[in-house]
Amino acid sequence: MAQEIPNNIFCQHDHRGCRATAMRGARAACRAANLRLTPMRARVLEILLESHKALGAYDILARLRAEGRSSQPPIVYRALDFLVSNGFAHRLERLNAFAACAHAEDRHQPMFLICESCHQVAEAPLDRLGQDIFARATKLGFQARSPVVEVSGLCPACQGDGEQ
Amino acid sequence: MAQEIPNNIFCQHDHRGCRATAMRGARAACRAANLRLTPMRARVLEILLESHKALGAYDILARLRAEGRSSQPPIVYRALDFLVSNGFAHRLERLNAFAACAHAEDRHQPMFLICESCHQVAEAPLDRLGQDIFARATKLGFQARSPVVEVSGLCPACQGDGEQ
DNA sequence: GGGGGTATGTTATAAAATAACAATAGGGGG
DNA sequence: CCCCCTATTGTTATTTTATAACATACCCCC
Repeated sequence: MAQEIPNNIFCQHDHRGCRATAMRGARAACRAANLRLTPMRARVLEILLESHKALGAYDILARLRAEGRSSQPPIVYRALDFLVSNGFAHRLERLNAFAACAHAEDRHQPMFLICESCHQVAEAPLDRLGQDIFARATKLGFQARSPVVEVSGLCPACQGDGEQ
Repeated sequence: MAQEIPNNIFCQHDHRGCRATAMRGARAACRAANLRLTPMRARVLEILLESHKALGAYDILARLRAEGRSSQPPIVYRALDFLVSNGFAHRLERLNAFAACAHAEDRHQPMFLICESCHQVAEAPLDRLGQDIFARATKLGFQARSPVVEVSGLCPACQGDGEQ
């Protein structure tokens, strides 16, 4: 069923398994690195994993509140800080929003494809492009640390729709 | 005096001339394209051109107010919208800030080098990297429209400073 | 079972952006 | 010249995103 486009969440896939794998991976990684995936942090990650859309911090906050946890912005931002700094989630700069990491298991530089129509976000490895960006920066005398690559456009499913 | 690193504003350069050229270019481009570079828009562009740092909308607002123009956020945002959509300025997504365009004369895809120490922002042409990003997106079935590439790091002058 | 570090809870506020509507300015056609 | 149309600027209020500062609770280790 899943199309043969690697690393692309736009295609049909077993999302339940996708979520479960990610959560298991995160738990394992935390155990290995002696990080504490507390209930709060785990819950925020689960919420991010529910879809491949990016969520604003206040969207997550609303979800937590709907679940009865009294919650305030700093709580969400702190959980997100944890998830982002340990590679379990990413911040999308163009959207001021966050998405679960699709490949937390390997250390990678991500590149994001953001569908302007359905708002899904796919993460692809930057690979050689990242090296090329570093090389270009170096040639300009700049010591690059962290590159952000975010591409807006239309995902496979939304192309041809009259831009709904 | 200016080093031989092309398209790089980090090196010493005649900034007065840099500014004047950019303003002249913008005026000419507006005349050619029948766009109105009104006093307000021109002033905002001048403010952006005063340095190669990115300015937040509210920094610009404060400048305008200091000059006696009564001004409110929408005025600044509208001027910035004009400048950005016509290629005279860019928005830096990572910084929620704006910088004058260094190469408004040619239509290009920009890449930004952001110094974490002195906060100067250099704009380099994305060139082939942009095409590579498009190609990668296409291979994943994604129809790319606008790529954002922003690299944080250290500019030539700030490397070796113990990170001040 | 007390102490120190980490995490969460709470209040308040800062920073960035936009909605909605009013007033005004410029520019072509009568 | 004047009127109308449109683009721009002005103003008020509000929304959205993010953080500062400090209190409380939790947990592991000794």
